[in-house]
Amino acid sequence: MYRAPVGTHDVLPPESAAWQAAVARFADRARRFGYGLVVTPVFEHREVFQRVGASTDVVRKEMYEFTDKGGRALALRPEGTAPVVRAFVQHRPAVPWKVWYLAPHFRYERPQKGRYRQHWQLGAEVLGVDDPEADVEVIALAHGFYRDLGLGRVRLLVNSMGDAESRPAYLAALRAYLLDHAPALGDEFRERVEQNPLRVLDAKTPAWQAVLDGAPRLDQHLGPAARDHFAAVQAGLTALGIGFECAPRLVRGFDYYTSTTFEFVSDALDAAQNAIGGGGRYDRLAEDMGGPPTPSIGFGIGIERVLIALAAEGADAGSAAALPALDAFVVDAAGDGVATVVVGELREAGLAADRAYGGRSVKAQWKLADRSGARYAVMLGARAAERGVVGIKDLRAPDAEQSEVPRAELVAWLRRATAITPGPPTTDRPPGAIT
RNA sequence: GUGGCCGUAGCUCAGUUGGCUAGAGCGCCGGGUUGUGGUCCCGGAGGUCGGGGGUUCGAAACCCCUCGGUCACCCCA
Repeated sequence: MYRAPVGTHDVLPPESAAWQAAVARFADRARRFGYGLVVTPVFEHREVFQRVGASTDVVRKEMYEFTDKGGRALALRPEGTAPVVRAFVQHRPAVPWKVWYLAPHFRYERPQKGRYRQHWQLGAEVLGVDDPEADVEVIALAHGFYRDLGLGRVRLLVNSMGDAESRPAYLAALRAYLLDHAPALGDEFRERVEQNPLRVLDAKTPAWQAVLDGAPRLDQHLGPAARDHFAAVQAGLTALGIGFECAPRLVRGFDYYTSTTFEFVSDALDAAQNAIGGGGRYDRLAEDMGGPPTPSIGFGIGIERVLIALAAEGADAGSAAALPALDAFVVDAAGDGVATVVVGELREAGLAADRAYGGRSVKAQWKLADRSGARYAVMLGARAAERGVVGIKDLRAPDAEQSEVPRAELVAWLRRATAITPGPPTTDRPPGAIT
């Protein structure tokens, strides 16, 4: 028997309803924020991703690389920003370019809870804007998405990586400090410091942490421009009522980040994989790829982790979705082909309708109707047909009597009946939602 | 790449020092109701015991190898 490859997984109904709901809510929110959908290839030339940084684990050891029959060196998308920037540089749309995406991401690593070789990310990017308002906007977009889903135990961490003027001085100070302590902390520590001292900042090793407590702080080495930008971002978030914590050691995984970085963490998840979304500014990436200077910011959200966080909070991921079930299940006791026509009519009228196949017994069809979750069963029988009526029963009412409706009025009747049914909850602000 | 734990029916699991035809619950299919679900009753289908090799009169069980799952480390979504 074949199984999905290591680290990949299938998403099936009914669990896929939560997946679908998350995507739908993000898409709607992105639309309201003025973002258009961008769809880029699943694979790119390897160099596109190598631009995100030679010292990042994603590039060093997690790329799904392959060579095609033409000898081209390609790689499956390990992160979402590089392809979007590549598309921007290639097509040169007018700025600000505001786009969102839904895309599978690939990283060759050992799977565990909340970490997969293929996972899905929702993301948004704003290219060509250096105004801190853009930072605030994309953060608000992500923040609102979590709130839409009813996630409560989410914290927003923000930091500034500094800019071209302030970063080198800080890096020098940090490196000098860390190398002073390197002899006591071993080769791995030293290696990382030499490759990219920033990558040491978020290390979890207690011994390293102790040293880091005395390390020069990023937020105290910001130049005037970077400091003003970061202050404006914080002011904007506050104005929108979005709570956040400054996290001076938040550095994130990619080398391209500059200035603002942020991460959403779920306290309902184990600390190892508690990041349910994150991003930041990448003001020089477009230029690195051969485009014009294009200050930009964006983020990615891992759908699987969001769903795990929802489950961990005990929130009903399905209710966040509340995808409408079937309006009607048609039971065919006549076997004269009318069922095909009736189901067709209902569907064309905008109702959700289904039926059984394979000439099953009436009893079996009723069981299927019940299990389908449909609101109503529509009974087609030969005797009733002679009088021009169909039977209707409310499957959600335990003691419901079956009533009769003229065949000609079936669509109108169901439309009316389902219209008064409470629809999906309009969760403007569910209980426990993050603020 | 390293380490822990785990592989028996579609799912969750039981299976005693190695010993009858490998079981249960749920799910699925059919019947009880010759045209009526959800409750109840009856019946049925479904298993190369992850795979290969070995030990033994005899292996789901013991040994070796292998594949897979899962969790953790590094790091990330």
